[in-house]
Amino acid sequence: MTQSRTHTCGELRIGDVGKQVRIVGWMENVREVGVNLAFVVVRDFYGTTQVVIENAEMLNIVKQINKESTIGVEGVVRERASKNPKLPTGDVEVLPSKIEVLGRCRYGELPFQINRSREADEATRLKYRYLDLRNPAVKKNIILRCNVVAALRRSMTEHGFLEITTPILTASSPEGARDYLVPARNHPGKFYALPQAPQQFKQLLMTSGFDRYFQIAPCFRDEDARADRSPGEFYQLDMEMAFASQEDVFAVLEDVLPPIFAKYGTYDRASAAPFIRIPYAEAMENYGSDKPDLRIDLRVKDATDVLSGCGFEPFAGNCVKAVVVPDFKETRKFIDKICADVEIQSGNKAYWFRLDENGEVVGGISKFVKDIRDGVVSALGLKAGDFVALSAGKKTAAQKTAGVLVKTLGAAVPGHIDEKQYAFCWIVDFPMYEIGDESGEMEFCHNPFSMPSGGLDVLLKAEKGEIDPLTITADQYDLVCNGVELSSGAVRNHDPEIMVKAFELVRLGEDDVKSKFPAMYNAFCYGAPPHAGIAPGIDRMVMLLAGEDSIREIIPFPMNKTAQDTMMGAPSEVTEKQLEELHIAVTKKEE
RNA sequence: GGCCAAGUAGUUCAGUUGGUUAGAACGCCAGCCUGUCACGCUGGAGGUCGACGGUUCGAGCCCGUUCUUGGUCGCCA
Repeated sequence: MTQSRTHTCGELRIGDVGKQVRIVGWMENVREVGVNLAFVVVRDFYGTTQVVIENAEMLNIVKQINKESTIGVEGVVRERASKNPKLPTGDVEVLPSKIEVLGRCRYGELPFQINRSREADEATRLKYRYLDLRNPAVKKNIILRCNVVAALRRSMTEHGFLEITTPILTASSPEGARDYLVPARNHPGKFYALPQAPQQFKQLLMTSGFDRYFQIAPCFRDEDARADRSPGEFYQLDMEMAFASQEDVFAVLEDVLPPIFAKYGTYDRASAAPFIRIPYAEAMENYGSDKPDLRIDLRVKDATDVLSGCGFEPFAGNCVKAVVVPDFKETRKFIDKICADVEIQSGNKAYWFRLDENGEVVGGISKFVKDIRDGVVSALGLKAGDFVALSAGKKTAAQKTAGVLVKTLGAAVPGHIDEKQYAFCWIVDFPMYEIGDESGEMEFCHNPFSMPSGGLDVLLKAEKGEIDPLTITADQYDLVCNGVELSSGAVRNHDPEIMVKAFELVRLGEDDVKSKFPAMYNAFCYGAPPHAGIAPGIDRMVMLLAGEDSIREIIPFPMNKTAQDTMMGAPSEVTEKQLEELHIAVTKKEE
């Protein structure tokens, strides 16, 4: 018995008529249309081919096995009596002389119908992911992912980058997300950590003289999931360049990404270089977000001066932001739905009023706006028929809620989004420091690896009180596409002196730098090149390209929201012997 | 950890004001059908209405608790 084939299920054409062939695959469907006349659909990775059955012997073989069994079919290719123009193989069929059962499907009823698996409950799909993936509509996202990764590798290599793998078992890093820890058998009480990113290794490679590094890098973070954030693990196109500036990094990605997006994306339009640069503060002020969707034409306006004192309780003493939608024709029900959605997404309430066709203030909080109508109209530049959505709170909260309003209204109100494109932008000039919510003290805003803009001088001025440290920006940047944060990067702080100074401003010092990042600090003391890098998220990129809303659709074997793999049963209990070897005490739960 | 939503046949869903034996489509099984391709036609099997408790003469439906799943806020240097 041979398991191989002469042709795949996707390749037979009219020109193959008369050939003796063998095809193999899954028995997708059997259509019995008469006495001893049936059509069997055989599916493999490449497509489907019809097998026609015209005698009782062959029909018996087929009827004795369930759909989704694997079979091998030997026979002759024949032109179909009735062709199907919808199928690439629709002109031909195979008339079998032999049908072999290769792998029997033991179940007549499957957890879901393969070709409709996307409609099934997600928990069921994940438990039977190997069946879910048989669905060509599910499989195609994984194929897309492979193609995109291959294209990225090719392009990065062509740009002179070397792919270097870095350790998976490494040291726990004190900053950032929760680590996944791995107990060290030979070192009781000590742990490896899975890397949250190869950040320190790639910077060490720079100090070793590798000029351009990249890696399709697995990253592990023990944080809660979101629709666009897989729990546990994800992949980044991690890259770093020596003797490079922010613009050098931008130039590489502006060259690498648009062709790949145009080729593999759902839309064939992608921003051309250079991408628009938007300072962080400006993005928050005008888009209410540090990841604006530039396809939407709505903007945030400040309404604090005209509305905070209007007598509406939630506005009193607060920052008020407005999003104006001109020529608004939607219903009250529509508005209520928008406000409810925004509240769910942002955690803050949204308010509204509108100008009717005569320019009168009506609806929502109009009671409080009526008396100051003219001031509001001129401050926001309103016209009759305009709809005004509002948010209020502390500055950041009001901005963020307004940002959700922009996104929600842009998506829901016709004519405000030019959807079929990939609109990239760089968000630049992120603040270096912020006042921490919990501590109330100054902390690093993002990460301590970034170079403060202006270097040591700026830090010294802040230390002397000549400038407010909160106004210091970092040479740090995000790459954003269609409202999705694809990537964070920075020009790194490669100078031990500036590093120590940056730490001193948040009440830390040289000892802290040394103890937190010993390898990097030491390495930088031996002469480090100025360097910069970035790490676009592979999963999110593929998600954008596939036009999917859930990140799980583009991961071969995703975990569920609570970071469980129900198919493999992970996480799982282990034996007491294993735990003893790892020096982990077993505590029985008391009932 | 907080908030919101969902949980009814193998799957996707409907189920009216609380009232007889909980329905449909797809799938599954059987029969019929000689060119189907989402084949068609006839019939059939299939239900602890997530779980527990309560209200009631009576609960899929009302109330409480809880579990699971998804979304979201926190979190994600």
